[in-house]
Amino acid sequence: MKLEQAIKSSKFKSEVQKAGLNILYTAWWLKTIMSKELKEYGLTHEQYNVLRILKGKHPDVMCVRDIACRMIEKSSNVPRIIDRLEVKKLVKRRTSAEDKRETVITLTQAGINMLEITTNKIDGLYDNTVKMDDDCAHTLNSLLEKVREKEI
Amino acid sequence: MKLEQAIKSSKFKSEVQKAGLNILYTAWWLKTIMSKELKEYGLTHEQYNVLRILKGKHPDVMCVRDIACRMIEKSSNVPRIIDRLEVKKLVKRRTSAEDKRETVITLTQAGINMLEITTNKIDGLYDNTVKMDDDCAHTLNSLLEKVREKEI
DNA sequence: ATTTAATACATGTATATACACATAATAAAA
DNA sequence: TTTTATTATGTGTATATACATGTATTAAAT
Repeated sequence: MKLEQAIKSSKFKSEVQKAGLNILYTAWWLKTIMSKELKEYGLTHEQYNVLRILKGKHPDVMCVRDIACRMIEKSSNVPRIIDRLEVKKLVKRRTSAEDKRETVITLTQAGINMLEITTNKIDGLYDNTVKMDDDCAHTLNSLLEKVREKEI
Repeated sequence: MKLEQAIKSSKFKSEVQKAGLNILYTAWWLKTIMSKELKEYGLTHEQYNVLRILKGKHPDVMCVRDIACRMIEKSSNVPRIIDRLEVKKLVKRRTSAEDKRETVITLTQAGINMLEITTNKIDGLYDNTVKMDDDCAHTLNSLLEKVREKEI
């Protein structure tokens, strides 16, 4: 669906402001279809993100800060996302021996299994629904970096 | 900042999956800088979105459903966003005479004033921080629509 | 006309975002 | 070494997202 239909608006102050709305809408769209895939496994999009991050270092542990700085949304409250993953027994949490301020986290076997199943689901989603050739995707990546060029 | 630095990850399953993460990260980045501009006026990003939508029909009233279908994030809980705008006296709310199920909403003068100031702020943000030439923005818009091509 | 279905909105719950602040542990400074 | 500053995490609050359910009103069906 075109952006104009999606938000029922056709006049934009500029092509750049339209691009801003288009990025926000596409991100919402993407989160929605991903969450739908994850829902049957009782995972939220953010919990999945944390599991993915943990897998990157597995079987090593990661502290909360290391997870946080890898999150897509930097303002995520990682301790609380970990709380929910711990209840589901997908991760283990313990205080670090080297630095008692740190909490270190690892995937459990259940977490690894869950991640394998859900990752396949998400990969399938990209293959079927977010289909796009590599050239287009590459150009899109360059343009998104251009949007963020003037960093704060 | 490049995506790789932002999320401290350099290997992606495909250029398309990288684009997915890039869209999500750029949307978060955009929301963050916009929220910063709005904060000194006590407005959230979503409250601003509702005010903008109301302005589109002003001085006519709009019902909750009409606002909801114009929201960028379709799952927004519009009645509650209106609650907060009403407390700040930026909008007025009353039951429709034609259909008593409907609640109709309009901007107050304070709402109009607030919108003028904050819109200038956001326009300034686009001029200074999200600078991008129209050709690039146009290509970006086309590519984002391509991402969403296979609608659900 | 009465019943049934659909619609519009409000409300409730779980999770997340955004941000401030508290607490404990470590590092740095005097 | 004692004090001070910094760091890591946890906790609290307001708002938002995502979704389910309740209630009043209107429309449709019998």
